[in-house]
Amino acid sequence: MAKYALSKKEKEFLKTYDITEFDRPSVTTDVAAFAVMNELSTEAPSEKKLNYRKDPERELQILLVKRGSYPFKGKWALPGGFSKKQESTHETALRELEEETGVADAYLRPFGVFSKPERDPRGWIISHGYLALIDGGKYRLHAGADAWEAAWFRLSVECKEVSKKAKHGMTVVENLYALHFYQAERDLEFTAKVQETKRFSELHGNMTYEVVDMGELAFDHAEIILNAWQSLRREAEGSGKIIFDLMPEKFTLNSLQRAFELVLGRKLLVANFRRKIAPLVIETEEEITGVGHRPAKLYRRNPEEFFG
Amino acid sequence: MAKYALSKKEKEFLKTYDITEFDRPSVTTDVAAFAVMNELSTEAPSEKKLNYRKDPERELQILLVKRGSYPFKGKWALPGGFSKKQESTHETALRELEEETGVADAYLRPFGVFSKPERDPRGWIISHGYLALIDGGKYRLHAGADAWEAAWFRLSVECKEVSKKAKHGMTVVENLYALHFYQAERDLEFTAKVQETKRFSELHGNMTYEVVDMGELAFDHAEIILNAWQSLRREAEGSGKIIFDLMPEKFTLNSLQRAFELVLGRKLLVANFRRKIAPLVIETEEEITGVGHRPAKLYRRNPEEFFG
DNA sequence: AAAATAGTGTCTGTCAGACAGTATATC
DNA sequence: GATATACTGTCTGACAGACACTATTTT
Repeated sequence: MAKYALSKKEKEFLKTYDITEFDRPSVTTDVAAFAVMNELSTEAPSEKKLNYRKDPERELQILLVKRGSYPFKGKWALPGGFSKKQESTHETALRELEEETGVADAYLRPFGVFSKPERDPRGWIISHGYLALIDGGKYRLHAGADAWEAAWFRLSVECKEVSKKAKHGMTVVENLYALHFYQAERDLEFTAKVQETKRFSELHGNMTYEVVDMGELAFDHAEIILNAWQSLRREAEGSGKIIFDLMPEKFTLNSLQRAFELVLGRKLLVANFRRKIAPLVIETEEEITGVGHRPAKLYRRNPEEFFG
Repeated sequence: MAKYALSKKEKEFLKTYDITEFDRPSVTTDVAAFAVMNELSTEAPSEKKLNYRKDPERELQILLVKRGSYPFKGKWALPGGFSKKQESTHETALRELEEETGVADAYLRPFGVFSKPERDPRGWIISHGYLALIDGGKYRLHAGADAWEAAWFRLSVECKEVSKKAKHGMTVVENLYALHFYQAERDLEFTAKVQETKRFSELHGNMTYEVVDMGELAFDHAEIILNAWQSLRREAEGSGKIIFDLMPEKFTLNSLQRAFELVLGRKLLVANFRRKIAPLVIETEEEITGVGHRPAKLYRRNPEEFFG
């Protein structure tokens, strides 16, 4: 902060100031860590041989932690925890993510604050949502202590409009989002549902969310995950720079395109995609090897364009 | 939240759970309320007559409150205050804004969390920044109680790059933002300075802010205001829908364009602007009157396009 | 040769920027 | 008529979507 010398009066004031006389919430950080990873094939290994040419399918995954204590013991939650004195919420997010995954240099960005009074049965707890984008090839999950387990879940999201009403110049649109989670090793699958309500008049609009079905998730984490996912997609629709953080240092344009397609939820045309991201990447001399087809050149980010 | 019935065990757990045994911060909300208003002319009234044809100039203004108590007594701060139990941070922002200005239906959106440990001399206080866009013709400042005064300040922002270094594949760019504040009735003028540091390597980038000169502002509010302003501008560069919240229900396209220009900090070409925003507005039958030139049609928002 | 991915050239329609020009109020 | 704003038509170049086409590797 700035060079601000406190005056005598201010120092006196602060001596007698007792911050604990006001109501205070607890403050947590929840990290929605996304990665794009090879599909954990459910096919028999024999079939693999048939498809030796085919590149593996990818899927969008999110990191969840099984709660080892009450409340919601046994349910799955976003990694996160209470903020400590002397750390910013950003630092809390970094610390929590590193504790769970060992990933220390992920791209982290805040996407929302969750402060509904009744969101946590333990009391008044405000959560700060952070988005983390992780290179799927690099992550390692820490060996689980007994108290908790962490696992990557495939996430796919469906949205359908359930109603649209207009009266007195006020329009209300309700969308129902179904979040499908699938964890391959445990063959664990569940769905959570969140309703999004958009209200708008001639002058103003707002959106609210309500968890309709928690699935196997704890707290209001279905709502938080949906917000994280929407935030990720919005960013990807824009410049798309955020997607690069899901990639390793060097990557093929095809793998980058697939990451885009997974997040955007639609196919892109090869030529157009390459034109669009061309200024953001630099070709290297290297190529991938050992694939059953023409090898692709490896590219890396173009830092100038990225941050200029 | 969802229909989640707590189990017996969970109820038992919660009975013995004491949330106060952990460190907790205080939580505040700070509202950066912007409006576009007619310039409070410093010219003599006689000059006005000469320019009877000219439309009044507009300026971008921000609402500040003079602190009536320590710390930073007498300094200017964003309206805001502590969150209460049983309200979300959004509700806190709404409440605080209404208390200061009487504006109850402003467009409010969160733009950041400020949680550096040393940001408030009173202790560990986390602030949630909310952007409020206010129709400049409608606001009323509540008559100031003795304890505080609220006033609109013209805000203009300058940015200059002060350094750019690259070494070990790490580039550091430093920008210095000067925030100029001017309050017409009091003829009060000051400047605050905030340094933005962008660091980026091949793989990741991040930005940090530091208040270099507080001017007459309290706390880290120079940093918060800069973030609010950047957030507003980013939104305006995008769809631009946010700008409509600075306008009354009916407006001329020219006044809308001026609001855009003020926020974007550059002139726009009339024909192009009209084409761009055409789908967002609906022409009404009304025209403005009493101007020294051809009257303009009044337009209103097109709700379908806005929120569809 | 077959399979699969890698990568390019070009047409088309849309849209933003630039600018010239016309229209209509008040004084 | 002078002044100031209101509003429109059209050229241009950039770019996104669509699609056809060529290239290169492994088995």
